Amino acid sequence: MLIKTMDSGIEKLARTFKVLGDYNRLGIVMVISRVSRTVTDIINATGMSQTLVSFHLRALRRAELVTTRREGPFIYYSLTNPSLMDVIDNFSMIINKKVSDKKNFLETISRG
Amino acid sequence: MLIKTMDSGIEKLARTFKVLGDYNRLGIVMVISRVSRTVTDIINATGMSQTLVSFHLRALRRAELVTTRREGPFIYYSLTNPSLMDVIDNFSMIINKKVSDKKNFLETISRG
DNA sequence: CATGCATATGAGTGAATGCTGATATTATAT
DNA sequence: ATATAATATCAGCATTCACTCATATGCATG
Repeated sequence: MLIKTMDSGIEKLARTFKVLGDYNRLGIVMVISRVSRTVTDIINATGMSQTLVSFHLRALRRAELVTTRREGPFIYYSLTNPSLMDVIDNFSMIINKKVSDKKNFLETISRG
Repeated sequence: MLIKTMDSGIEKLARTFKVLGDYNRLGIVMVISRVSRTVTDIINATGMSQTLVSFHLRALRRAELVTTRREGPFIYYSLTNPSLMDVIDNFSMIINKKVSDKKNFLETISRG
């Protein structure tokens, strides 16, 4: 086991990855990435049950990845740091690199 | 079809986050990020047991985040896509508001 | 061959996680 | 005060996960 006494920030990074490492939570993050949305919005956008959405929102709140703003009976969720979506996009580009990408294609044919 | 493609990309992205969402595995990724290393190297660098390192390496292999090269009795592990470390660094900068956690980590474990 | 080193695998276990159904809370309107 | 809509929380369950111990495999050398 690694030394955990020192908070090197890696723990927090790992916790963040763990929170994002769920299909439903990642979907919620994407839904609220551009504009803040109410819980009902998220329910409709994802098709998840109200309880399940609330369950995952709590996890995202605890990880401080999202923040809330109350407006009457509605609670709007948004990314705590909007830049988060940028780095997630970067990640997606690296992980899901498509074979049909021009760059990839050129690399492939240049290898014979 | 476009939506389905995007969805499968999210699944893979979520799986990748999940694999990286473990402190020990993230540590291993950082250890091999610059140069390929043998299992023994990783054991010494992290202080984890041989079995635990092998256990996590299997998870990283299954996620295709790392690849192996055999050299006699040694097996060298390296990142399948070296760019992965760049995006992890980006992530770290956004999540923790400081730079070069990897540097701190490597310094920390080398003092062990 | 046998021995030793490097690494992987399998079974088992306790803990964490994702999910659900029921219930509670909060806000608005009648 | 009652009703209703929006959202959160709790308790329980099934599954996954991280971990360890023991054992197996592969590779080199005597």
